Amino acid sequence: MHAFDVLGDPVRRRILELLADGEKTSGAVCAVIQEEFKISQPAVSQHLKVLRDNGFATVRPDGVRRLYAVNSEPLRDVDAWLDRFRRFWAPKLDALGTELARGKRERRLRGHGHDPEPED
Amino acid sequence: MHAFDVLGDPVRRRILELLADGEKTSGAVCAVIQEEFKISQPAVSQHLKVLRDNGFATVRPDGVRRLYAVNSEPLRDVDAWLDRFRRFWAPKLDALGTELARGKRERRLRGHGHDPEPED
DNA sequence: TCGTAATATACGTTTTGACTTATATAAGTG
DNA sequence: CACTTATATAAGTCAAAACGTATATTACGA
Repeated sequence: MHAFDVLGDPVRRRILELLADGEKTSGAVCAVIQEEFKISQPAVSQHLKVLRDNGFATVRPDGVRRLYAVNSEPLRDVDAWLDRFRRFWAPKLDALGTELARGKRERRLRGHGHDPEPED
Repeated sequence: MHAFDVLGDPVRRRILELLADGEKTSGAVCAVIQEEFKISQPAVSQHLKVLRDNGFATVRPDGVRRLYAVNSEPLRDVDAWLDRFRRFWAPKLDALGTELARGKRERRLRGHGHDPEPED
């Protein structure tokens, strides 16, 4: 499943927003999502599974609770895919700022062990 | 339709990649997509319509041809949504580079006429 | 004006995936 | 151990959306 397919769902995007503030139990996420989207607990659990299975979230057991946290790697892939379009909205960002930010990111991606190619 | 829903489809992502290299006729896009995805001309045309209707592409008639080009605004929304996660993979980008790139972008967005808030 | 090429639309079919209800699993708690 | 709480899985239903075939539209060239 491609990163963008995962992010195609508003519930999953919202869950990621919640997790961006720090790790949360399944129950805590559930409470917010059920309130906002009026869907069942299993529905939320299924979305959490999709996020897990696709590397957007990690889980850590704490007794009977499950603590979910953001894993940013797939989001980084999305960010990388956007690179080819960035010139459309940041065409004259001067060389200093661009190269500083861009160069660093790319260097880190290459250095890191897991092949980062998002899709061809 | 949310930007991410549009990008959820691999054919549409591929079309945008093609348009990123410069405007192309429907036919030129079609040729590549049909080759790569083995779908019909109407299928491609329908994807182009989705891109049009959701502001990802603009069309310009040239005789009987239609020239498609990227319109980057929705992609910028996606980029903005990613902002809240960027700290996960660029936590210690030093102040100089970050503020240069970030500050400029935000200043430009604010300065531009159209309110930039992407979603709640 | 007739034919053809380029593109779009209509419409019915199929597939995908999000949802619900029911149930399973596992970890406290009395 | 029995009961409850937190979370996950199973299985079936339903709707959205992607696709194909057929057809419409529009511009051009003979």
